[in-house]
Order: sequence, then C-alpha cells, then structure tokens
Amino acid sequence: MTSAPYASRERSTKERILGAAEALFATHGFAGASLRQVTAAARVNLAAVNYHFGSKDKLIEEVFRRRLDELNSRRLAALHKVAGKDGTSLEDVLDAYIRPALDLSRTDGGGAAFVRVLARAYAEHNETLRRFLSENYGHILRQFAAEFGRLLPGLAKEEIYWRLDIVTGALTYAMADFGIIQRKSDVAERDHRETAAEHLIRFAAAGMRNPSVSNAPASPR
Amino acid sequence: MTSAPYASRERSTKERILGAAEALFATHGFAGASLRQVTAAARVNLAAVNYHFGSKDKLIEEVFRRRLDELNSRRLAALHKVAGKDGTSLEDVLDAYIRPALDLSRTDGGGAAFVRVLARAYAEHNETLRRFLSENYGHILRQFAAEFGRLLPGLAKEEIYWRLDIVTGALTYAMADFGIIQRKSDVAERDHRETAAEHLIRFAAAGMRNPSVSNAPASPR
DNA sequence: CGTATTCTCAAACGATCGTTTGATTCAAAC
DNA sequence: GTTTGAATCAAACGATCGTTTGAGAATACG
Repeated sequence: MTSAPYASRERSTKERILGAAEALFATHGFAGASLRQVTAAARVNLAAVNYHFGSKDKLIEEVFRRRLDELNSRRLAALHKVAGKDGTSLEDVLDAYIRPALDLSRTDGGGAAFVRVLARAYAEHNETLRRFLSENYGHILRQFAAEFGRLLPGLAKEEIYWRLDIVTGALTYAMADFGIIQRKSDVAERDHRETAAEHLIRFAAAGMRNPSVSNAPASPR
Repeated sequence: MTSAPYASRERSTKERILGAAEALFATHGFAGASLRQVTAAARVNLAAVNYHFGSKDKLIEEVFRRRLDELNSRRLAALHKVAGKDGTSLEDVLDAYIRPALDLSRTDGGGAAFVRVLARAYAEHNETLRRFLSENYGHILRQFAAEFGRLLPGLAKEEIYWRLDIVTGALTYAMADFGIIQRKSDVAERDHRETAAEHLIRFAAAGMRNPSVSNAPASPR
C-alpha cells in the first residue's frame, strides 16, 4: 500500500463514484439506481465500484458514512455550545438539531442530494441500513434527549423520546422537500429550505413544550 | 364484458395480486419487489399482472387507488362532522385527519402494509406517482386547510398550509413506524400506533396553535 | 349443443442487473 | 531499466427483470 497512483486528477475515482451514487440514489432509490448509471455519471469504469467498494451494498454504506459522520459531529458541537447553560432555550436546542441538517442540505458538494437519500433510508425497511442508521443516530439522540429533559423537567423520559422522534421524522420529511404543497416558483430552493427550517423549529418547540396529558387527548372513540 | 368467470374462488385473482403487491411494496419498495415475487406470493401466474393491470406501473397505481379512495372519503366524513360547528376544537379537526389513517393501519386486510407503502411513495421521486398522490391528497387538504383557517384566524393561509404539510409528513412518518426509537417488545403493534397517534395529535395541535412570528425564530445565524 | 369470451398457464423474449475475469496502463520502488 | 503492485478497461458471466406469446382450460351465451 503506497501512495495512490492516478492521484493527479480533479477528484479521485472513489469520490466521483460516491458523488454520482449520492445523486442517483436520491433520485431513483437504492434499488432503482444501477451501477451502470452510477459509473456512467461518474465517468469511471463499471468495474471500479466493485474494485474500490467491494459491492453495491458497501457503496451504499459508504455514501451514508461520509455525510453522517460530519452531520453528527456538527450537531454535537452545536449542542455542546448551549447544553447545560442557564440562558438556553428550547429553540436553541432544536436549532442545534435541525440547523446542521439544513446546512448540509445547502452544501455545494451534493449535500442536498444526501438529505433526500436520508429520507429514503427512513422509508426503506432494509434491516442492515436501519441498524447502521440507528447506531449513528442513537448516539446523538441520547445526548439531545438529556438536554431536552433538563429544559422540560415535567416530561417523562419516554415522552421526550417520543416527541424527539416525531421531530426527526418531520425534519427528514421537510428537509427532503417531499411536501405536497409546491413552493412558489419564484422562491429559490435554499430560501425554501430556510423557511421550512424556521417553521419546523417553531412547530417543534411548541410540540415539545406542550404539557403531558394523563389520558387520551382528542376523541377517544 | 359479462360477469367474471373463475369467480367461485376465495378471492379473485386481481385482489390476490393487489394484496400481495401491497405487502411486498411495503417491504422491498416498488423497484425492489419484482412481479415474480408478487405473483408467487399471490399464487397466480406471472402473466396475470400484465393481463389484469397492463403493466407494473398500472398495478402500483391500482394499489394506491384502492386504499386512498377509502381513506379520503373517511377523512372527509370525519371532517364534515365537526367542520363549521361552534364547539369544534383544533384537536377534533386533527383527529379527523389522523384517525382514519390510524384506522386504516389497523385494518385486517393489509392496511398496515399500505401505510408503509404510502410512506414510501413520499420518499419516491417518481413524478407520475407524485402527481397521482397530489391529486388525491390536494382535494382533502384544501378542505382541512379551510377549517383550520376558521379555527386559527390569526394565521395566514400560506402559514396554515406550511404547518399542515409538516403534520402530514410527521403523520406519515409516525404511522409507518419508521421511528428510530424501538417500541418496547411487550407493547403490541396496534397499541404502539394508538400511542403514536395520541402523541402526534397533541404535538400537532400545539404546533398549529403556535402564534406566527414576524421574523426568524431561533438563532438567526 | 356449439360458439364466443374470459382467464390461466408454461415458455420464451430481449433487456438489464450486479459481479467477475484477464489483459493492459500507469506510477512508483529498487 | 526492470520489477512490482495498484488502478483502469473492455468484455463477458449467470441471474433476474418486465413483458409478450400462443395454446389450452374454464365459463358464459346463443
């Protein structure tokens, strides 16, 4: 294992494959995007995927790992800036959770595509993928839940996990721009995402703050 | 076109195909579930799909139409029971929106599978499917938005659509049981969904009631 | 009855899938 | 300059995909 040959090109073969796979997985899904589409978009040979990653499944895992590592550390960094402080508000913690995903979706290098890939991953029932995501998300989820518990002492631990779970679902949904409502055509994509994040933070803060009710809420049928 | 031959079997070939397709689409996705899997699970001949439905895409559309017609009419019926009345609360309207989906997910005939299919449809970028869903969902969405506007006169129309959109995303996410948090093993599936619906109604009501803010909420970065 | 229509079935179609192979090209090591 | 190993390439592998075909079975209708 010496230093890589062919290194004097714009981006390495592995990175080009990862970028192309990210974009195509976002558009056509994991089963819907073929390795021939991916390698053609990356302008590399078909065999390069199995050579560099081993298999299509391993490629999928690598697409996730590259972005999730960054997203997780960013969320934790934002959380640690406000966690345990006196003046910290619920909106601050939610912002630490949501903002990094928004920033990621605005990254030039395909972050917007990855957010859609992430939403697909939630919809996929693939057990291998679910375990992979749970390991990554569960780590930061516990730390956020602890901080929410500090700011909302009246809520049970399980209740907090419930609400944070809903926030995550709504976040994934909104960030991926899967809404039924079409945004106005004159509103740019990133302004749309920014507006969505603001709405979501207000929405989520109100939902998290809502006092717990002992019994069933609306019509108990 | 006379009455159908072969009618004297447990369930018709078309219905068996639809049921098997629903279950397999929920598990493996639209591209991930093959017609050979579907016809094998339905115990019908491979060619039966193209004979009865024309193509795989038409089969997918029919899987949606069968359930969405029922879900839409149920939601509208529930809405019309409370719309325009004096004592109607926000929770009542949200219940009219969420409860039919919960009931559908508890249907014996594969409704639980369809809810997962529905969540997949939101994650799919398929334009044909998006248009099909938008036509069905847009219809009831307008009526619900009108009632929400009556109960929340302080909110702009666009704001209501934003929030209702987020509720729909969170609903789809929660109903499909795609949460990160694993439910306790001793809690049955339908109890889990019931609890999720109650949480979602409380969460959504608080979010819908949250007064509008003129400027950006949390950290404006 | 016989004819017509609807439906089922086994088999095959061409296309595309993920993966593997073996030769070739390239850059560094000695 | 020769050797070495990593990287790329065209080509093909077997498997599976959605779809079509044509013959046969089952029902409906005269």
